[in-house]
Amino acid sequence: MNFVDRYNFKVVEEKWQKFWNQNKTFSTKVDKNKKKFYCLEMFPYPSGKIHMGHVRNYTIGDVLARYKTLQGYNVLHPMGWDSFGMPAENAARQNNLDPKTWTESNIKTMRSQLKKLGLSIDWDKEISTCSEDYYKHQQEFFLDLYDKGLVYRKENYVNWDPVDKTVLANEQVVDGKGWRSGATVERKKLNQWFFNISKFSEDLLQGLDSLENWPNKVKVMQKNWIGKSFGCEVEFKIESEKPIESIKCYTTRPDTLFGFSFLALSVDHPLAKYYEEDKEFQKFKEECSKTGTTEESIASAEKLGFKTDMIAVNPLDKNMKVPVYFANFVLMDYGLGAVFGCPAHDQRDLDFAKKYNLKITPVVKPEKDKDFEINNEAYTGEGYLYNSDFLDGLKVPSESIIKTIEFLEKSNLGTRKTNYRLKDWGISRQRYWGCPIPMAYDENDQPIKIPRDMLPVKLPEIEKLSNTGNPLDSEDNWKFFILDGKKYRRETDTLDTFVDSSWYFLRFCSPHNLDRGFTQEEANYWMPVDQYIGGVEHAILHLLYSRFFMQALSYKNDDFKLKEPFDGLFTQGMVCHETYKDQKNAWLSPDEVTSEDGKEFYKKDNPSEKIIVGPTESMSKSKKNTIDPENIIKSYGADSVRLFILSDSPPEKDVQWSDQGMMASFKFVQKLWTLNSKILDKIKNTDEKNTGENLIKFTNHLIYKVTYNLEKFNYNVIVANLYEMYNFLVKEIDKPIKKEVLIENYKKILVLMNPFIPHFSNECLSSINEDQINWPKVSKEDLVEEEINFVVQVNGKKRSVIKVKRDIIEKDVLEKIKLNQEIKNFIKNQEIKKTIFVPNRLVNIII
RNA sequence: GGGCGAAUGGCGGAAUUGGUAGACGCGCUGGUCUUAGGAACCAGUAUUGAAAGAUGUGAAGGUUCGAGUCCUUUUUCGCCUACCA
Repeated sequence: MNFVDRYNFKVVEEKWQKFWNQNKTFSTKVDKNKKKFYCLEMFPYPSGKIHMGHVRNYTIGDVLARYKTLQGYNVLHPMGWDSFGMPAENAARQNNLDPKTWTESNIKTMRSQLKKLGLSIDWDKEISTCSEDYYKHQQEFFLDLYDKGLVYRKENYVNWDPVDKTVLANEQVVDGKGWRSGATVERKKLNQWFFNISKFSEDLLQGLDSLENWPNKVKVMQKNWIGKSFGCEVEFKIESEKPIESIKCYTTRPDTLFGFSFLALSVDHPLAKYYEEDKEFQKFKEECSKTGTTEESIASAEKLGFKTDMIAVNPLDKNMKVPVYFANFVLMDYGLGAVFGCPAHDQRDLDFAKKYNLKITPVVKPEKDKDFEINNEAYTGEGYLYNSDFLDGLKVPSESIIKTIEFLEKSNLGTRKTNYRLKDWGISRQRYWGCPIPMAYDENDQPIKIPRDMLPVKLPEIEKLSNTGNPLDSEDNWKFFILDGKKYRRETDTLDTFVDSSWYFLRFCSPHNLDRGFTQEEANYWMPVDQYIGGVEHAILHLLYSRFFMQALSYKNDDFKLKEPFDGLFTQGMVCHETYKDQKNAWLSPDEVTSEDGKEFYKKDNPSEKIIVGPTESMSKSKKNTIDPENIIKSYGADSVRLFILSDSPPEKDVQWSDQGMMASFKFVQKLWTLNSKILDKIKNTDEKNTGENLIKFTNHLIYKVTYNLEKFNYNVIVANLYEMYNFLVKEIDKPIKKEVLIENYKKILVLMNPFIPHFSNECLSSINEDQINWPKVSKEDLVEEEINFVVQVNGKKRSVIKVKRDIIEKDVLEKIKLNQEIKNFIKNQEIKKTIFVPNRLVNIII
């Protein structure tokens, strides 16, 4: 290979990026004559530099955006920054600077890194959630929601993260720990603002059914999170010396009421107030709070109870009286914080009953006429009621539950109830670097809205962030203000940053609009997002909040009726790498290790020290198994990186970073360039006539395959298709081909490559003077091969492949086979019992 | 405990949706060449067998002319979720 022939990706990629930038190639606006396509990847948090996860996410999205553009769609493909949040605040404290400065500098770095990837982004639409132009509108939406009664304030127990010193929503507590800090979450009573997301529980659940282009996995996760159940609230009369008349329980199994053997309350139940003086109860309550939150401790936690003086009466049988306990397994968060215990048909109740020697009465048996008893396992299956007085014989669960509820309702002993696990969304955060909540309090501590003409409520500039508590709380100049002669105190909490990301996709429709967050015209044109692409880690949090936000904006609003923000969702896998540790058990980055054979690894700066190679895990700073995209792009070029990140695994699965794989993609682009030179030579020098059938057929088939695989997100298969294309073309180019045929088909092939390696493709296209490019169409006629490979099976096993004319009929195939020695050997002289003929595919001969 | 998904060569993974299993890439083996490079090119590479052939998609059954693909049972792994009444 001649040195001059080498593909200089650096020059070419810079050239095209400059071209796209100067020509605003990817800038879009509403055009009602064109079909729109809104392609959106989850916008990044500006943490410092981009990582391989970003490269994968944005490459997947970019391939789609470029493909849709080539198909003639009006494509909206924007980028922005989820730029409020804790890390900025922490970094600011550490380095003694302003969160804004830190954030903006990160954005600058990451923007330039993303641009080097050659993404087809309309950079004129760039937004940043920490800018006043953005959060002004957010404050307005907050007031809109407040006016619709979807925002309220209440004091209750909250999940308190002692490290981040802030409140967390239920969804943000993972295994009892803060989702970001990892600190064990404490319980604390605080006054908080809430979005009434639970009002939309049913709509959010129902809406899932309409999302056909979402992964089922994500829909199931949201469904479980919303946690709908159908049951009954039952009222139990209480006999006690205390002034307690009755206790209500929520149950999904009222049909097992005759198996009632105790009633259990959460230690946080309102009635606990009557026992708070009791030393024994205090001890018990403390014991409960000690129960760990790890998987094992929950699974193995012993059922504990505190027996009260209360006696509960079974509403179905006044003579059935059972003790009332406080129990450690009853949660105040779910239902009514009280459960009726039926040990025979609930494992927890059985464990509890055994421990405290309570009565165990089975009321469901699997078979009507057989005896049944309960030992160590509760029976939760289907069957028939017995030991249940007038309910005996009812089929469980189909008719037993509804019949029991009907009876309870008729007798005023209970009411049917649909229950949801989804709780309202607590949105107050005791942080500085977030969107100020546009509320204030008067001298009587009554909340008032900040008048809309005073928006945005801007964050004050703070020279030095305090180390404890909420920084805004100590900013007296900002905190207090006078309005109409009255003194007010501002709300000093800021909004959960998940609010910022709950409507940014709407802002992209009208990024520069001043008076509202978006215009009806633009939102109605662009929304919903046709394809949303991001990590599955947002399956519940971000995606549920965004769906809620759309519901909330549509609620009591005649102008805006969109309910689902994301029509299609694609969740991509993570980028993984081997992990390395030295002899002292310290993590090492891939840069710090070296290997001759790929099996034994040694430390670079100490070649005698052997490295322990650990399992392949998703890239993370803490394990040091990261690869810096910037270095990789510098060494190999954006096209090669894009190609590699798509090549080794299906996009929805994890992909393993491999240096050899990266190298292979790099070499492939180089080889394509060499091929390109050959083709250009051929175009100049060829004068063959009427040849090129092979190329036409091949290209046509390639268009079919690449298009099909693009629609199905099989990007890794397309990379393989492109390798096949190279292997074919590199041989074919030595044969005679008519000039026009070569140009026309090569052009189509270059367009097929365009979404994947756009710089290379554009460079080659311009060298054959093509700048107006469209996605090529498949010619259905040419897909049909005249001569096909036809499989001959004997007793279902492939024995031979013969070449036949297309649409050959069975009789002719059988004629041919008679002459085929291979097949004759298998059939010998045996009688053919039957033949199965699949047109244009195979024949199966049964002997 | 509950839910979802996966299992195919040494590795990552294909398979027109019930019809030629292993495309394509990595790795490996042999060879060619020389401007010794991050080379390039050619041939080979599921197992077994000298060959014909036989076997082969986690395991065991089943449906079918035909199963990686559908059904039943089972094992292992991954992810999510959890005292949810």
